[in-house]
Amino acid sequence: MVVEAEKGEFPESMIKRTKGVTISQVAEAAGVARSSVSRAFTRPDMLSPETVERIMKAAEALGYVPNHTARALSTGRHGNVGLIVPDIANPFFPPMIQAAQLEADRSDFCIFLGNTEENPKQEDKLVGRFAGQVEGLVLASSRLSDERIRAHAGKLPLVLINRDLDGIPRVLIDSGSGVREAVEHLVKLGHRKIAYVSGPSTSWSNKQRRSAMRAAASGLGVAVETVPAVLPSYNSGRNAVGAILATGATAAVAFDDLTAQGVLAGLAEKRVSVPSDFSLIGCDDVLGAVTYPALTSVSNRSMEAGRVAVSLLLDMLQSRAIRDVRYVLETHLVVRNTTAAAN
Amino acid sequence: MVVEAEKGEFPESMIKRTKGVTISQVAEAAGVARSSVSRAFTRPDMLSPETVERIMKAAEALGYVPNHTARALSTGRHGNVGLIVPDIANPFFPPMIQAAQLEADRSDFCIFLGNTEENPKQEDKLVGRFAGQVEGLVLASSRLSDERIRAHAGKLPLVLINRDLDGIPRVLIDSGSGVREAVEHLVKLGHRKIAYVSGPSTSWSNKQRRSAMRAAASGLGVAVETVPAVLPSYNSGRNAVGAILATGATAAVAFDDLTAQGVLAGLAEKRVSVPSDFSLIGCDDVLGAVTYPALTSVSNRSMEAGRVAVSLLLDMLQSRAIRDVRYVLETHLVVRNTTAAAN
DNA sequence: ACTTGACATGCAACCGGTTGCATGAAACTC
DNA sequence: GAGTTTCATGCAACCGGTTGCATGTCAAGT
Repeated sequence: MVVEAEKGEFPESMIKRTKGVTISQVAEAAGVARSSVSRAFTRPDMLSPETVERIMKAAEALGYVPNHTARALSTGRHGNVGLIVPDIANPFFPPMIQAAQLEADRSDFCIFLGNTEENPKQEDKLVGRFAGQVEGLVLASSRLSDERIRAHAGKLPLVLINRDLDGIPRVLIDSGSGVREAVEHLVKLGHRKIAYVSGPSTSWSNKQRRSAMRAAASGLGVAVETVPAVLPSYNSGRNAVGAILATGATAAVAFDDLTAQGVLAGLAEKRVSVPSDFSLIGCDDVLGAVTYPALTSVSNRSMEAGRVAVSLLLDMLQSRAIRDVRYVLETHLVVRNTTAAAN
Repeated sequence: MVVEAEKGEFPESMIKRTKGVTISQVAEAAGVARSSVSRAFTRPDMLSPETVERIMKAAEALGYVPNHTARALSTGRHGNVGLIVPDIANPFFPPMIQAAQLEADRSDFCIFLGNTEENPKQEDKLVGRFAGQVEGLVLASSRLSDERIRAHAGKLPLVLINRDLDGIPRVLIDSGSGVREAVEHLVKLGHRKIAYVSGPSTSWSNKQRRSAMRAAASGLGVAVETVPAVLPSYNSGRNAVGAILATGATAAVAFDDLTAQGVLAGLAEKRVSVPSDFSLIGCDDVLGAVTYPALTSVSNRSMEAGRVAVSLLLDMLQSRAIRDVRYVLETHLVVRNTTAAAN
């Protein structure tokens, strides 16, 4: 229920905000030209120390604060970068966002956050809306086509996370290494047929994980069956359980922890107990030990990815050059309690 | 490990972005004044339909896109709002952020996200940095003092979430109602002494929950002991377990689910089994059924809060007036498996 | 036919900074 | 002491839009 206490409109005067003190007022107060005030703030070394001090005192007294928008208009630099993620509610992203923000902050940049709801259309729209307000953009786990990404990269500095496009700076979390370890771990436990519960087909991570599965499995002489789950979510995982069991696999690796968690629930419903009857491994290790049994998973490096991506972007902005950087972060298997010997 | 493939600098020409087509170029192409181009985009009804069409065609041909910054400078409206949260990694917030974003999007507003790391200094700094780039701000679970909040509210339109300050529009998730139900539920199960594991002392929600606990308990004639946990996190909860048990309570209500999850882990370590030996209830219901045993919790309305807060803010921006709105969202107890009869 | 309006469009000032160039004074050279 | 360099500061144009007011045109009113 909702209680709304409406006490009526306030008089106009009450909402009058102190509308900005301008550079001109400071200039007049300090008895200098506007340009000197501007310089006092941006390149104080060009002015005599006494002048700078006088200006600063006047500015202080008037409560002057430089107008960001005006500055952006004349310099073309707004000190903002955008970060677009497919699903902020997916626990993979918040740490990344946090790290990105921290890194941006160190250089006095602000972050525009975009959430695409896993929808390429929405992503396109957001990029368009952000362009022109940000100096550069980080696209995390983009669901856009290569062409769209390249098109955008032509318009503003872009850094990708978990998307591997030549010529565009990118930070890749190589879950391949971790997935390989996962497969080896399962094989060592005696599993001969393993299911891979896949994620979004447009996801680079998904392609990567699936092919790492296949490669590792064929190297070890065991079989892999892919079961589609479309969206990385609890429900997708839960709905996939029927198909997983139908493959006859005794173990599964899921595209991510959320999916794995769903699978776990689905298995419990079907009275398949984990890990004694079935082994399960997640990816991204976002759930830590909170599932029951605690989920064996492939570690993620999402914080580091966020930090590095922003750092790369800021470098680009500073140097005004694109370096074809391909920054790879390796991952590892974290063994907990959802894997055991096959029976 | 990190692999960095540096392929060298690209030639300057390659990174030349198509620098904006301006209104002047469109004007020339269409054979009209700049002002007409401007009006074609902002108030087409002022122009003859043919002129509008001609301008639009020229704009299209040149790939003109209005410059957001310039527009913001002359109109004073930048179409951005800020949202500041204490901890984006706390699962309470992502759904709220998501909903806020969705609502902003409906009115073509962009969201600036700020993360304060639960640190009032950082929050102050962020507000300062955002002011001037956003038209208004939503402060969620602010850790600032009343004075600082009022000071900021004097400078730009502000909406609060989970903070109750007279005269400033606010959206409150009334966990009181849910906490009351929680206490009633525990008492009905025979518990006579209940611990409250508190959250941040500057948190409005914490004050509210604690006093709801006290009121409900004294109404029912049972005892409440408060155990401090300082930060709402897994570790805080885990570390609080000793103190909780020392109170002699047979049940506890934790400030939030994260804290509760930590308590759950701490209890397990001490071989206290839940719910047979001890009953536990969380708040915010962010973990759903993923803990083991599935956590009984007080529902949250964070999505709705995010949506409503932004909607309120946009209203303020449109009407240029402050209404003293106090929007209250009630909550309820969701019973799962961490509560049982006292023994 | 002459006034009156309504309407479409242009002109120019403005938003609040930044920056290349000009100027004038002080400091240096020989 | 005249000529040159250096340095601090001011002037004015510019960034790319928006908007109040003036102007000109054309149709309606009488």
